Amino acid sequence: MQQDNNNQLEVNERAQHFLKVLIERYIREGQPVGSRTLAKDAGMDLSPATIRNVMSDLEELGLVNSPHTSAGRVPTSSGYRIFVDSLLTIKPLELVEIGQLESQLKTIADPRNLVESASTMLSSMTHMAGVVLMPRHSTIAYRQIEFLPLSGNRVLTILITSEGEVHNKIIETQSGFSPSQLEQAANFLNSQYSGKPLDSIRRLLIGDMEDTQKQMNDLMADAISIANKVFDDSDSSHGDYVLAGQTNLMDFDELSNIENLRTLFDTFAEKSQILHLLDKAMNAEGVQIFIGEESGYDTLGNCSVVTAPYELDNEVAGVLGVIGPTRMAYERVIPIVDITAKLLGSALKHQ
Amino acid sequence: MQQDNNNQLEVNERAQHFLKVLIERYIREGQPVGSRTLAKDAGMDLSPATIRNVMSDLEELGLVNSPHTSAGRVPTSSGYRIFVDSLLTIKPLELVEIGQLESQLKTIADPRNLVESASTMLSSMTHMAGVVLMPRHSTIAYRQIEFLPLSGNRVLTILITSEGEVHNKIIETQSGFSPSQLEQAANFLNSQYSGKPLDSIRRLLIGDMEDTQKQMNDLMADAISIANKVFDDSDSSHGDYVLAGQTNLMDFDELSNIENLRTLFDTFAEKSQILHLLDKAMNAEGVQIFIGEESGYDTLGNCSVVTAPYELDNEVAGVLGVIGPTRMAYERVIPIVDITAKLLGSALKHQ
DNA sequence: AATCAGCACTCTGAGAAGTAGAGTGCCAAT
DNA sequence: ATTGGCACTCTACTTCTCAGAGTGCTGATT
Repeated sequence: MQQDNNNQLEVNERAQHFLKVLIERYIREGQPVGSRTLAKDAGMDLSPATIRNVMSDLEELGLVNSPHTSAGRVPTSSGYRIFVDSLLTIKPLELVEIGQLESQLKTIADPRNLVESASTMLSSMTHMAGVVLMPRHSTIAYRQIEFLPLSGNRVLTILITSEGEVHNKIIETQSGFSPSQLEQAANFLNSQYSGKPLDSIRRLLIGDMEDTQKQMNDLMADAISIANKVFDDSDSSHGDYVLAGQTNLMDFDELSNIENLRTLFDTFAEKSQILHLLDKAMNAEGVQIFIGEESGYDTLGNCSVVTAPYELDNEVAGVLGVIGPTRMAYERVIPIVDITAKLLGSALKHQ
Repeated sequence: MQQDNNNQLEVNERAQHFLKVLIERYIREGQPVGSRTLAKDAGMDLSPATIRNVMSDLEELGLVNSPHTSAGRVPTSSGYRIFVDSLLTIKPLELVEIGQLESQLKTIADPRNLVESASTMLSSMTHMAGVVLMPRHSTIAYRQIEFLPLSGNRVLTILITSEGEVHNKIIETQSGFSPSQLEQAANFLNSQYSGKPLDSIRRLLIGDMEDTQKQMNDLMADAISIANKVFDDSDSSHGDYVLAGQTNLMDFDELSNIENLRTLFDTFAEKSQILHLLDKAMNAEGVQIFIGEESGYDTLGNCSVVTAPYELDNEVAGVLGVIGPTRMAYERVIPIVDITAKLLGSALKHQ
């Protein structure tokens, strides 16, 4: 009845159990698992021959794979998928451990440092690479701007957000401004926009630009034109992430051929792809797992990425996770990522 | 007469010539150089047997080395040393190339971006890793400080230097301050210290602390105690560097065993050792070359580091360089490092 | 005294061949 | 449905051989 059913879900319970045991074993040992071994591990008192039949079925379903005729079986991406989705037994972290992590983060005031610590924590606990997207949430607001004249027509602009983040940028203005002009412009902008959500500023500026043109107030026009430059891509600082422990990845045999490694590290340095991936993960609820090519980036060939969004004021502010070989101890990594996300969220909050 | 002279300098001219040709060949091909090959390359119409005698001498002096009995010779660190010190013929860069580089840097206003571009330039031109120490010079002065209250007793401090660099830091004060108190404190500090060299501020603060204690002015005392926290290790932002193209190093066979690579990359991530090395290089005049273990860090095992300090207002502001395998094309790398240092200096200046 | 041809010697690296071990797939028996 | 048995396959390791490259030394030549 089930023998030539295409539906992937048609994996009977016993086969699932074998798949589970096989993957657990493979994750532990890193070697293809043969029928004899599996027969013992599964603890169901079946002969290797029987196991072989089941394995054959699993292979047909694309859940396991044989590197060559006379090797054991190795899970495929789909196999891992089913494993993490429905077979995995997660073992929660010890309370003591959580306490330790929490107290580590508690002492840190600066958001940047917090993020870096979280990343390091992830990498050192999992022995893989940790990654944390810089926090950003929609309640973030414009607080204050400062202009300082530099030589020529260059102006140093400093933008401070309601969260106490500081962004600075040097812009080139069309004409020179005196210090007092700049101060007035800043005052105008501060009175006008302070408290407004940051992501709406650009829109407001464009609207106000038209209005002021009618009123022909030079000062305001200048102020807005400068502000425009500031907000031009001031968001570029958002969308950054902190990576830690990438060298840990060199220790895994399955990644440790130079070519793989090079493209992998280049991907990290490039940032855009990782950012994209993290962005996807940000909108998901809770822990998410990308296995191998599932991520959509072949440079992450035999890597998995385990992520979890972290919240701040009951709103998703960012996402963090670890990157490691597909063959990782998910049952341990998942709770680590999960708890770190929660701890980072609350550590960021209590400021 | 010269046969058992211990003095390393006692390498006769012909032997030096052979050493030069050997190293040039080895740098090009990456293979141990044998006597036959060298006989042809040297262009002196000598038989391999003669060459062998000379090689034997060079080996005794520790300038070349044989991987095994029947391989050719390979230069040692000392060999490279002599090579770069006195045998190297540097070929200057094309004027066109320099122009291109210059125009690339000219367009960039922000010092941080400039440094990053310089680093990328170095790495992409040499196909090795580029590194640039963030600029800092003694003429840098305190310009302005701002305090912004955050929740609790936490205060966001923003320090602006005369060069338009912005440093921000969150500090925790002993007691809460009102915004107006903070503003007054900032005003006091700005009136007091603006224009003073940054590296003298700490000393001034300590001196003033005693004075104010006598006068018992609360405001000033508060201001100074806050400022003390700001300057506590605000310098930590100094002493950072920007690294680019580290993955380039994966392409060199001589480095491409995973273990080497891992320790090397860890060294980069650690930063302290590289900083130390760059610090040494900063005080040197012009291009400096560290070959292999000479650097004093065995993690840089078979790497060389070529550095040059760059100036700003006729004063050394930082140092930049490239890191690559000992077997690198020095005659090309040296002028690249040299010219990049000069270009970066002038690009930083005209702000 | 410097140079060189000749020769014996050494070491590497690549290929060939053989072998033990692990594991499979299939078939016939239970 | 499960299983023991068996032929078959593939890998990984070892051993062996051999050509090639290069050296060091010696004794002859200039």
